[in-house]
Amino acid sequence: MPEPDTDRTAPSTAAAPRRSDATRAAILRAARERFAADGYERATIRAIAREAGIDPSMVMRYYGNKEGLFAAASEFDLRLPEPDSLPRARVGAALVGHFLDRWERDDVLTALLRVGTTNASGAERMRNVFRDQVVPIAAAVCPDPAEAPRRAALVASQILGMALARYVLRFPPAAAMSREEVVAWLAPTVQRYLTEERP
Amino acid sequence: MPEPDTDRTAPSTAAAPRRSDATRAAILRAARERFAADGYERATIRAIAREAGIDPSMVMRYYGNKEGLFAAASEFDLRLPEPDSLPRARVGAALVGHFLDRWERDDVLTALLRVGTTNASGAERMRNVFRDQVVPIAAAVCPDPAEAPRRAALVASQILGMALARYVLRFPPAAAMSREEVVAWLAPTVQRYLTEERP
DNA sequence: GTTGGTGGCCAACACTTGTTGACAAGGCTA
DNA sequence: TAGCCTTGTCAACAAGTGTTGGCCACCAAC
Repeated sequence: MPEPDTDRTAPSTAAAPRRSDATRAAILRAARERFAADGYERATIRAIAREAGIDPSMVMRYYGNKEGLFAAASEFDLRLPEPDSLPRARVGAALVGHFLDRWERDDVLTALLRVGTTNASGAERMRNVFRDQVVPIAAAVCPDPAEAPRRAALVASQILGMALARYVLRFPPAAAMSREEVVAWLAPTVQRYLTEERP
Repeated sequence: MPEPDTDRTAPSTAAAPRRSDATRAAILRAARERFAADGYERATIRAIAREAGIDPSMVMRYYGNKEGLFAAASEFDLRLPEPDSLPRARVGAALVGHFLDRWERDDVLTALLRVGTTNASGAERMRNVFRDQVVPIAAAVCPDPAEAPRRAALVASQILGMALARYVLRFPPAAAMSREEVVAWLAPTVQRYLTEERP
């Protein structure tokens, strides 16, 4: 039965390591790079396999199909700080800075954004990251927890929008701004979305 | 020579109308719809032709190739108000409201956003709209015209981000907000990006 | 009526895509 | 040594892509 191997994505789990773990990792790395650079449709399995230095059929064996590969490659942890650990009055600056770092160090965010705009399951993956990782932060910080989803959505809109303009569409002025400048402008906005009373 | 007909996109120009103008318009309408719904790669010429009720080869005759079709279909005017006509103190609310209207009434914006994230010429089209239509508004409103591009980029980041969360990724809280609510939250942000002294 | 251009369809092209199955080499255990 | 599972390659499939050229029907002018 040519069913894909189950959950051999994370070598950190208890199961014994296999000889193929290196190949699996190479596929994932290549997949993230291609998805981030080209989006879902133009990131072909053949191109990913070529970049990983193996045969395309290996991708199918280990991840079932292209959707499965994307699901594995787009697993993502924002690594947001513990809500209690950040000073209430400076959440805005802390979050903006953190997101900029994550965005510049990890291809997966760009991949998610590119794929999310064109592909249904990419968009769903994005919604899940938002629900599971962004909303809780808002809930811990904003005055009325019932409003957390809305405030989190506002924050996400500003941060995703800046990432879009800066890293994907590459509007020259957005790309040219320094990291500090971006933080200085966006932090008050995010701060307001999170902590200020309703307008 | 099978060169595509030149600039027969706008029947409003002085040239005499042709019998094929209706077909051309139908193609453009279908193209905008497919590009907006599916992005560049998945919006196939065959699907567009089917939706327009004609043969795929007609698309080639009138627009040369797929890129040419996209170029024609993504021509876009934001129809921003004259800078002088809006009260300096309420530019924020006026702009946010205007953009929400445009976004909900015209497929082209969604098409531009979807295609811009995956396709090089889509992104370039997007940068041009930004440069030619958004920056001038900022230049007319913000205190130091030399800062106009940066301030325009900030405004664009917030507005594009909200459009992304609301219309493309469909984060539930963003999609559920009323128009007035979005304006109430975003207007102060845009106002600050445009008129406030540097942070 | 004949000519010529215009609008349209049809069938095919060369190519790429995701995906599959057969098969060979290498190591593990019995 | 024999057998089995794993890792891997190769060649092919069916479907769908953008694109092309040939052909037919109409319409106007001569």
